Amino acid sequence: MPELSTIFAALGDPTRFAIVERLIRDGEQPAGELLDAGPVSAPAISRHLKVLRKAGIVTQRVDRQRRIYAVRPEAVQSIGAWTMSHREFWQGSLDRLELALQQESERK
Amino acid sequence: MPELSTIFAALGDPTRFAIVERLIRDGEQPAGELLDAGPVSAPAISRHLKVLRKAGIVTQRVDRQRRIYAVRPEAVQSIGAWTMSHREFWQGSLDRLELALQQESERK
DNA sequence: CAGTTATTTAATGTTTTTGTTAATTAACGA
DNA sequence: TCGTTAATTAACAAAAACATTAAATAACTG
Repeated sequence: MPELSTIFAALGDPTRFAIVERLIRDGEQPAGELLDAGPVSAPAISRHLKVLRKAGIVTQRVDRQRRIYAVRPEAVQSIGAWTMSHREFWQGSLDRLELALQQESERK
Repeated sequence: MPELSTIFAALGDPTRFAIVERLIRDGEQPAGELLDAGPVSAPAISRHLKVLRKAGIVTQRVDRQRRIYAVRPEAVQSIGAWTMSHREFWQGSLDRLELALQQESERK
């Protein structure tokens, strides 16, 4: 599995992020169906898919003339694992913020 | 709060990712202390911090001559929220994988 | 086989990103 | 005030990212 920063870099492009969201929401799809994921040409989509594949975010499956792409659950899970590994950091801070806001409202 | 793909793009650079991990692990730090987060010069670090600030990932606080940086918990949390919003997708798939592996081992 | 469909690769140009050194800004301390 | 410390901005160069059109590849279909 590639480095996390490689995964983040791949998702950092708006078109690629849109592709990934569509594949998660609607399930696997051929490259051609992903053309409306951004205002770009077919070759552009093709290369975005290549970046996503290199980052380990999507898989490619061949079906007749079509290449069908799907998101690898492990990729999304690895992002989740990272945020969870820092859970105490952000959760703790947000809890304190929530508490502060609550106390403030009680003073009114 | 900036777009998620902006946050991902910011974390997509290895040096910036290292900076963020250090700030989460060790807490807020002045720019100068972050020099060993990557094999780069002080101006380079300064500009990486600017990118992180624009993406809403870090805050800057002034203390005497120093600029002290810290990670915004909300930024990490927003990534966590995204992965959680797709939890059924990756968790379901991984559960099925786990089950399949388990059944396979039982057949042996 | 010829034509169509689906997708990728090639060639090319533009824009963005990233890094460096040098200069600037600003605050501290003897 | 002068020199030091801390960090940023300026100027510039190199590399990477991203887009397009044209060409290539490959499999289906009449």
